Amino acid sequence: MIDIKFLRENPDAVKENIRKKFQDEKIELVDEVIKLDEERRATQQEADDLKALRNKISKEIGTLMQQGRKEEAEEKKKEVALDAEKLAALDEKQKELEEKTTKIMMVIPNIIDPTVPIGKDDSENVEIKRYGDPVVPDFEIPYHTEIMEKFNGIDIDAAGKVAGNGFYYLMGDIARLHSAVIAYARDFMIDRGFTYCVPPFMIRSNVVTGVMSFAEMDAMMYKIEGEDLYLIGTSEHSMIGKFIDTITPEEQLPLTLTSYSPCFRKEKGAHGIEERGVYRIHQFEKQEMIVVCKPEESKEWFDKLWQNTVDLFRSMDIPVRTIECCSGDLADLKVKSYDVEAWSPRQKKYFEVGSCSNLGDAQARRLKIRVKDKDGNKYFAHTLNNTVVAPPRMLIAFLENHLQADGSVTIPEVLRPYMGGKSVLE
RNA sequence: GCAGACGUAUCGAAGCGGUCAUAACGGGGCGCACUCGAAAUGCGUUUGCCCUCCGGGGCACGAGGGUUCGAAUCCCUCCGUCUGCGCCA
Repeated sequence: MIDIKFLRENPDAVKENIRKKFQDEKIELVDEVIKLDEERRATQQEADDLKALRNKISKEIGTLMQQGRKEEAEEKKKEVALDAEKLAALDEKQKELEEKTTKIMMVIPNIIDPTVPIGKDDSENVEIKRYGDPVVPDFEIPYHTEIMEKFNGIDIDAAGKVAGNGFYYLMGDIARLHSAVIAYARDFMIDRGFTYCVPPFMIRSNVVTGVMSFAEMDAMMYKIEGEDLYLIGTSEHSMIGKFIDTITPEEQLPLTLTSYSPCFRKEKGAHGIEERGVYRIHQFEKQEMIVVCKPEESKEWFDKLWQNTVDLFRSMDIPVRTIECCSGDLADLKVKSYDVEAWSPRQKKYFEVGSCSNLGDAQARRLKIRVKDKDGNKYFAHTLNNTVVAPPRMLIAFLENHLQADGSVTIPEVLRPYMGGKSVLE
């Protein structure tokens, strides 16, 4: 959500930004919202004037009543009554105009960073850099569920009976590996100065509507029957919700948090659950990081954030690359975004394991996350978020990259303390 | 989950239909004075949002509604906190 003042003063820049994102159908919204906003302000002025008058007369009535001049007070009451209907209509109109304006402002995309490559859709995303050699071994890499089954590490059939499609039982060493990755990722981020946090796994609807659109909510969120509660789709939701409607003293910034949570997603719509195994499921666990910082520091933090994920994967000897989302593929709230992709020697391509986003002040404006400087000036913070690791998906990369010709799986040094000292699964 | 009490500035708290919202009173913070310095003392200062013809105006007493000429104050719904009981890892 961009600043309406900015839009008022720079309509052409906003339109140009919309063009860069190939959303030309939204261009007319800019002029529309300017008009609505003008009307809104005029309406408020008129309503405020009437209220000022009413307040004045009410005070006079109070004085008259105290002096016992009842008849004069009754006369005054009639005066107020005259404008009551007009005032109610103005208030109603103002509310409507406000709602319309906000609705449009929600769909006008955030101003993208000048460095974002221009492109229509994900096919025009740009590879930034590769880390590690994408090795293709001279033996065949089976599908990840097959590797897991060799270790009696997964039972999808039973999960299907118990919970349906899109769930799994992880068992034994594979389950332990899953937990080890989470624990290791947690400590990895703590070592880098982030504050560990376990947030609520359910959130109220007002938080949900703050962090996503209705369409996104419908496609992702599970609702708890009979309660105003939703299962979180990512801990970013409850983590950023922590700061809704807050004013943080500037000296406390940056807020750097790393959170653990299970994530629940309906995965309704476009893709469904077509990917087999643990690639796309209704429930997974994730270690996440979020940062709330000063506007001038968000670019720097963006680079630090995705680098953390790259470093984490590299420390487990998994080749990765970074991909930059082009303008057309960038979600409307984002200024800039990189995906981190891990190498799949089976598919001989990279696949997404994490996503790092700089939201500028758009999310903060929407959620009223503000900062107060030493002189008492208030401004909107910048917010960023990034996946540290989501173990089910990372297990795919892990198993494929560490599978040996003899069917064993090596465990990188850094994970061994979390795996009871084991260096290999066999 | 049941019952009761409560929700007002940075904190504690008064106000219970108009004279009470830049909010009494007290504490804290900050500034100044006194002091070699500190403590103590004294003086001052300390909410946010919106509109503006920059004169000013409006809104907010947990949130949202209602009654009223007028609501922190009365009524309703919701949220939260505390206490007791119940239940539970």
